Amino acid sequence: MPSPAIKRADARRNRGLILDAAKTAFARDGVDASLDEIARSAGVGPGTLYRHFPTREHLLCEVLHERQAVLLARRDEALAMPGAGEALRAWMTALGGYLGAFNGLPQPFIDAFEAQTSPLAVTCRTLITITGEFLSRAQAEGAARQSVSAPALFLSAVGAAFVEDKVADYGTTPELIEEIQAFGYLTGKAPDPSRSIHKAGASHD
Amino acid sequence: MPSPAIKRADARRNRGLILDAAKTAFARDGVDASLDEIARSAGVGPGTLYRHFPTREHLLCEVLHERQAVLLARRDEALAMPGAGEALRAWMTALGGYLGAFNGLPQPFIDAFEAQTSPLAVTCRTLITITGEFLSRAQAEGAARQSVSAPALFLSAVGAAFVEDKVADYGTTPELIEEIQAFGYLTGKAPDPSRSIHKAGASHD
DNA sequence: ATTGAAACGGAGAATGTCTCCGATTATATC
DNA sequence: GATATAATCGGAGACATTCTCCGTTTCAAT
Repeated sequence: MPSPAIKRADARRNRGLILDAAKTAFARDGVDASLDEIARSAGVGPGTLYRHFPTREHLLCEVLHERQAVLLARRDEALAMPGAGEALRAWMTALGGYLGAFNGLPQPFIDAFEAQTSPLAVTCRTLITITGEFLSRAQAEGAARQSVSAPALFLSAVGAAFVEDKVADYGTTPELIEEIQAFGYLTGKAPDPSRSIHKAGASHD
Repeated sequence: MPSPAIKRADARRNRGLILDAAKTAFARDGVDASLDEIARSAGVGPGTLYRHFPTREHLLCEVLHERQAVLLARRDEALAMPGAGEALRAWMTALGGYLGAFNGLPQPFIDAFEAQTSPLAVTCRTLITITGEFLSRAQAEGAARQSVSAPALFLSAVGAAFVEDKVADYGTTPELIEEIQAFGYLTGKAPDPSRSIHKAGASHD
């Protein structure tokens, strides 16, 4: 089922070999791994690689597919959680894990959105949609702040993923970065304009 | 005194021409602008550029110097603020502005820390130190959460800068990203590690 | 004006992306 | 099994970019 539309066996085999090599190379060298090198280690010519995957993004997108299955499983786990805030946080953690799959992944991911031609763009939009679902639920429960939007939250996750590769060098941890995202670095409450509109929850200290 | 140690007039002049060209190129094409193209538009050969600035980071670092003056001025403004939380937030905003000076700046910046050879590394460490000063003050006042660390906060700012170029494409704003950083996306309070930690918790059987 | 050293600049090596097209090979058909 | 044909392969090579080497030029001290 990896490539249903491909007729010839050699093409299907080569496609698989390329994907395997790419998976290894991206994991080792990050998303900027040399494509010709990937072709070489897959035992095919560069032309074969580029026929199967016209751009680096196409290849990357395919390689990410199995990671997406994991991510969606984690989404389902999160959906089963009782608290919407807890669920949102679990989803954000899962999203961070996905975006940190390969070194440098946030860059092509964020570029994808601008260029609609990229196969990553649809994935990108899907993730924003899912994020929005968790966010809406959490906002309805009062567990998430009203002024937060799904795109902004997604971008925050991308930004966190961008730096999470390097936390060790800086003597900190991914957990702390995520905690800052979730709760902020300040202790006070945000000036929340939509707060007074919806609810009468003016119960603060 | 842009180049005090340089003896010959032509060398000093060329250095200035290269810096001007680089400033323009980085502003227009981002930090990945072609160095040979910068040399060309400065009217010098590639060899001349690389003699003055052995790596892209060296060139970038020099170009950033005038931006640093602006940043330090903003730090002083922030220092004059009455509230330490307010000051910290102002500093984080200023930091975001600095890191967003050129498209793609966060990448070399974050790479600099790993590789101690980069001239950006010292800038990087300086910024972490300054961030730490604002943070400590805010924590002493109770305006910032205790578990936040200076490196983590700096990395958060870098992550935010990474995505701030793209906020428009995603239909959101830099302000919202910064607000999420400051106050979090959740409404609740963070688990505070200063209290006794309950561990070995078997959540499900 | 002479001269030694500093600086210049461009050819080119190394690396990486991506394309073109003649050679190869799988598969349907007989 | 042999043949035909169309899909697929693969690598030479065009192009871009980084960075170096070294013969030539230019400055400035005398």
